[in-house]
Amino acid sequence: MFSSTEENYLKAIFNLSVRTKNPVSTNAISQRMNTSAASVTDMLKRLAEKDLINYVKYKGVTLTSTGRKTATMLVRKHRLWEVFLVEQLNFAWDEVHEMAEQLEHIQSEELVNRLDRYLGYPKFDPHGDPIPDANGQFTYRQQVILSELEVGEEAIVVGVKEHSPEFLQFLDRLHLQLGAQVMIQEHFDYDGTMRLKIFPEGEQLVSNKVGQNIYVQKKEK
Amino acid sequence: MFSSTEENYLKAIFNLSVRTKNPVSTNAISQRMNTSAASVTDMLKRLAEKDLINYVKYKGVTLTSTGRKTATMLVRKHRLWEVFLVEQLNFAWDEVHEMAEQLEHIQSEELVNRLDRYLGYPKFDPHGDPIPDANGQFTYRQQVILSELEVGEEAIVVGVKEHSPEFLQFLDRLHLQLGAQVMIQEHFDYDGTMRLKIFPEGEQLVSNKVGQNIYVQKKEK
DNA sequence: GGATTTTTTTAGACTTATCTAAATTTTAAT
DNA sequence: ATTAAAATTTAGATAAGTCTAAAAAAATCC
Ligand SMILES: [Mn+2]
Ligand SMILES: [Mn+2]
Ligand SMILES: [Mn+2]
Ligand SMILES: [Mn+2]
Repeated sequence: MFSSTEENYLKAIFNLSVRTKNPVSTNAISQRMNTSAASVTDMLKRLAEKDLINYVKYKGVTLTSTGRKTATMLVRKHRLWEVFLVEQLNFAWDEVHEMAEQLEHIQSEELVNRLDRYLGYPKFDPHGDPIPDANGQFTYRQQVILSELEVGEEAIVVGVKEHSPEFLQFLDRLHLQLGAQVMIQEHFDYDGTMRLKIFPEGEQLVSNKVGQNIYVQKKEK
Repeated sequence: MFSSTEENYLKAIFNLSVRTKNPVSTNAISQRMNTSAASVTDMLKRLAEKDLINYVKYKGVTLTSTGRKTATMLVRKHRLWEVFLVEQLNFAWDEVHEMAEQLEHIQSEELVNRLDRYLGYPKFDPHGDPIPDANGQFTYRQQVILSELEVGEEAIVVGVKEHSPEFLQFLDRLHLQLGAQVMIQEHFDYDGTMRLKIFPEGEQLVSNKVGQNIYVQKKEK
């Protein structure tokens, strides 16, 4: 239906507009995709021609419903393949993104739906990101940034904001994988460093930068 | 490393030269790939430039060792993915080829090797075609064309020569899937039609065309 | 509000992969 | 050994996707 290149642009626009629904700028796409702004402008014209985006010269773009649907299905495929790679083929969570970038372009709705069933209809991928279902519905979850917790609060690690292998490997070292139970023991105002208890046993100093990139779910008290 | 297009040409050349080791003609590739002979000539020059084929103007091409290695790994990926789709995702053997055509271009040696292990190192794909191992070694098998059997001989269906969905679905109807045990009951010289016993119970008339496209392994008597 | 900086678009060029039509080479036939 | 037919290559075009440099529009700054 659409080329891999077109799909990648749609996905970039989707991810750039997923929280704010403001129009996405040419430069934002250009940076995200490591392509020149000129190339982006070219592509935006073509995507608009195909009714995948609403494009107003100099004003940025928004996805049409077709465009959003296509991007959502791409995200679905990407995340389901990541689950497959981690759960079935035992890859580590920092190794799967590049492969999923390729696998997400495999065209077969039947394939992705069967994969979904095979995996037991997972709701979240190995990085804690929600997997849209066959109708494009995301599962929402009550979550906050680890850094925002108060001293004494307990929580469970449910996701990451950064996806770089370096960050993920660092989290492995800190034993802060998904599912880890933590309690804030101390909060240093100097630079935002936190002292964490990691259950059942373990304690770590965690920098503000790390704390800012982890999503947690607060534990009921 | 190489584009999907380049890989598809290498695979076509490989398949066209796998039995005869004669050079492959421009026209043969052109027909196999549904592209004009002019386009093929263009690509052959580029593949020769990259040392993937030996190309002599007007004389056809052969694969270099790099070219053959690349093509073999493509065949490996294609067939392993077909096994995955059939054995794990329960697709029928006539449904998987197009998906495998896409999946074979996913680039990750680690992925294909893990898939191989995950599937239990299968030696043959759902159509009975041999799957090269990580070193590119194919498993050979004693096999003959069904039509060549004599009356009274028993055999097991182990592969197909044709891969079209129509043919494969027809074989399903005839209960002539892989593993089926057959015995030749009668051979009509008029047009080569055969009367088969299909164990444990069942009997079918099978046209010469069908018989020519089925590989069987003779049973020891 | 006019000048300056930033953002975006346009112009022109390049690469890959494809096509049709024409020219050339090889093969087959008389 | 010519000649006709078939196969192959060359020439010239086109579309997708990319780039750099220059022009135009929008945003920012006294
Ligand atoms: Mn990813
Ligand atoms: Mn992910
Ligand atoms: Mn196949
Ligand atoms: Mn096959």
